[in-house]
Amino acid sequence: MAEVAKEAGVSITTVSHVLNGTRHVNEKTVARVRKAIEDTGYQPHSIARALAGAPTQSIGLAISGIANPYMVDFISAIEAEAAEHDYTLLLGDTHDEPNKELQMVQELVRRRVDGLVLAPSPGAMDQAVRYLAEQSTPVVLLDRFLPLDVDQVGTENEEPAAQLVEHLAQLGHRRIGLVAGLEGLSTTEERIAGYRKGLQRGDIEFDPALIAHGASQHEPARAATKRLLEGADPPTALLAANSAMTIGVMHALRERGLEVPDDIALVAFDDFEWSDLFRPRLTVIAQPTRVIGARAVQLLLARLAEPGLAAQSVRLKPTFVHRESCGCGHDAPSGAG
Amino acid sequence: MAEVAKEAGVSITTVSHVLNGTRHVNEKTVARVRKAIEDTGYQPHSIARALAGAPTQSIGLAISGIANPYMVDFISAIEAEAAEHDYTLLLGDTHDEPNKELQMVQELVRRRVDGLVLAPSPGAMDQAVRYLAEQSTPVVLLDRFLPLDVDQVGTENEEPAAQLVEHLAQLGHRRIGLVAGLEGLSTTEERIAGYRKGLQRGDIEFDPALIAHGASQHEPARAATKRLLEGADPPTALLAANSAMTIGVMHALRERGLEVPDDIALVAFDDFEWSDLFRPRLTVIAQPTRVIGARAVQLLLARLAEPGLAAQSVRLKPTFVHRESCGCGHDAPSGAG
DNA sequence: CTGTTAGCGCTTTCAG
DNA sequence: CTGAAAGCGCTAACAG
Repeated sequence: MAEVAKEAGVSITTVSHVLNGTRHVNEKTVARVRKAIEDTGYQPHSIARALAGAPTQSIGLAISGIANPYMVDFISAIEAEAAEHDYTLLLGDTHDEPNKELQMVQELVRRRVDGLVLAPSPGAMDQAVRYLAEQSTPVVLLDRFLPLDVDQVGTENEEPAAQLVEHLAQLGHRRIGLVAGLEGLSTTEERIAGYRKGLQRGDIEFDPALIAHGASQHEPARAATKRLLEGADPPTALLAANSAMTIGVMHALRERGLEVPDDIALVAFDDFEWSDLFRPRLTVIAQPTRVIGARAVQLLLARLAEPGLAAQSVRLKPTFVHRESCGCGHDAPSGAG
Repeated sequence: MAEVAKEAGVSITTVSHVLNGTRHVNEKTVARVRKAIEDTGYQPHSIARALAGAPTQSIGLAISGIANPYMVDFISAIEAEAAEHDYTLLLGDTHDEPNKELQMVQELVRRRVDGLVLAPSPGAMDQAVRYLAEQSTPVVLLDRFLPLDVDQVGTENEEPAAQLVEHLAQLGHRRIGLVAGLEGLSTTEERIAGYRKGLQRGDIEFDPALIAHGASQHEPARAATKRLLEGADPPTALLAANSAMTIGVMHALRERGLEVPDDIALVAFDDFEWSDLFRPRLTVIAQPTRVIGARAVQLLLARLAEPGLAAQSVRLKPTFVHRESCGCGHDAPSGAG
């Protein structure tokens, strides 16, 4: 930068100002400086810039189960939206453990991200989120909601889950099992609530024995499903509460030699790119994941631009994608509700 | 840090040294400093540290198609291995475009990552990789290989692809189509070479009309497959050269009303987590993706620790996973080769 | 074994 | 419209 200044015959102050548009500079001077920047091949030093107090133009993304199919779309959408606005992404996996999450978030804050997008673990409220509040680091919550005055984006859970269950009930199922997610997650609780609501609408009594705890993950869901199937009076239909668990459920079903939908019906939360193509074709609730991800960074950037903004809680509507795993029997048009 | 120094009654130099273990410090002093660090709740300022010349403890990951199922495992494995060694990940999508990639890489270098893992696009050699060489920023290439003296990790492609085709030939297929990846990628070229080798072994003449160009992506693969199927004397068996394209191929097959393996056989490069569970059960070559990702950061860290190391080119062996989409007809044990 | 001090490359008052 | 200079919080000679 000193080099540029010398080359252009100005002070580094002026170079800084033309670089950042921080104050008015004479047109000709600007031109000279720009040329000098070209000629010297100057590259701004983001570290120094950050140390001197400028924003880092980076945002942190702390999320659990990076490899989970249902998180991947978020990451991708968030990266795209961030890149669009010239922000760089720092990525970390929280593994949905409050301590790891806190460490991750602290690390991100130490690295002076301008703000971060967080899929809060159960317990985040007392750890990571509290910490962020203390640091007054802007954050937007992704996927899971917290009863806080903080920006948050996710999907609706209760009513869609209810619809899934209601559909099953209408098909005559009375024993409908739920493979539920990690306890303490708003998504988990809301989907359970939706499950119960759907039961009610179908005039089915709630049986706690029909809820299996799949911890939002593949392997626990497999084990939980097996237990469910081994019970007395096992379910004739299943709702898997997210995509990772759907894989686990299918696994358990296969081990028991059960075919979908002939032997057991299956519906799920979260869609797969390939759901249309492979059998059984899953009837699911599809989240607008890319929109949610994009929206998260938009909220964050809005807050960075104007810190005083009122916190927003955004619920996006998912889509009921009716396919064949519910066992409808009729040729359900794909993509229809 | 000044606060810690005062609290402990030492200079900030000493604080720095106990923090980094950069030189010997009296045991008692160390204890006092540590206590002061506790008491003050001191958090190291990584930006300042970096500006003063210390490494940033961060690595950049520049990769294409973040949402692609076959890249996700890499990201996840790399994040895990990086976190394991207390490195933070900066993530960016190159979209397999040399210019975007160069920009991405420059950005990462400006942010002073200690090194980076790059899945080089076609053209990377003349842009991003050349740039990195000029900056002498350590890099390890992931997935795709380049004829350069640089660390690189990926899988074997030629022989496995040949095996897939050979298997098809043994089943009696004479018209075997290939949905090939993005041109200019080593993986693409090697898999094409393997395809031809497999043809030879099956004593089948190579017909260029049977190669469709799927650009390594879902949608182009779909279109390419459709063209392939519409040709005169269409293929009776298909090899999809990566997982994203497998989805595209399935899509095209579905549009034509073709069932796998009854109407057409299908084998593919890359496995899916759910391949065992959904029909058709895909016969594939499964890469050890997590190992590859972990290995990439290990190579990088080794080089950071000892810059003089000779560059390594590591080829990991994939697994032939024999399932049903090849149309074998016999009950192939899953996971067997 | 410990402290003093000169930067790292930038932003931003303050002064002109 | 422009410049001088004081940091930002740390690391690493250099000096003792």
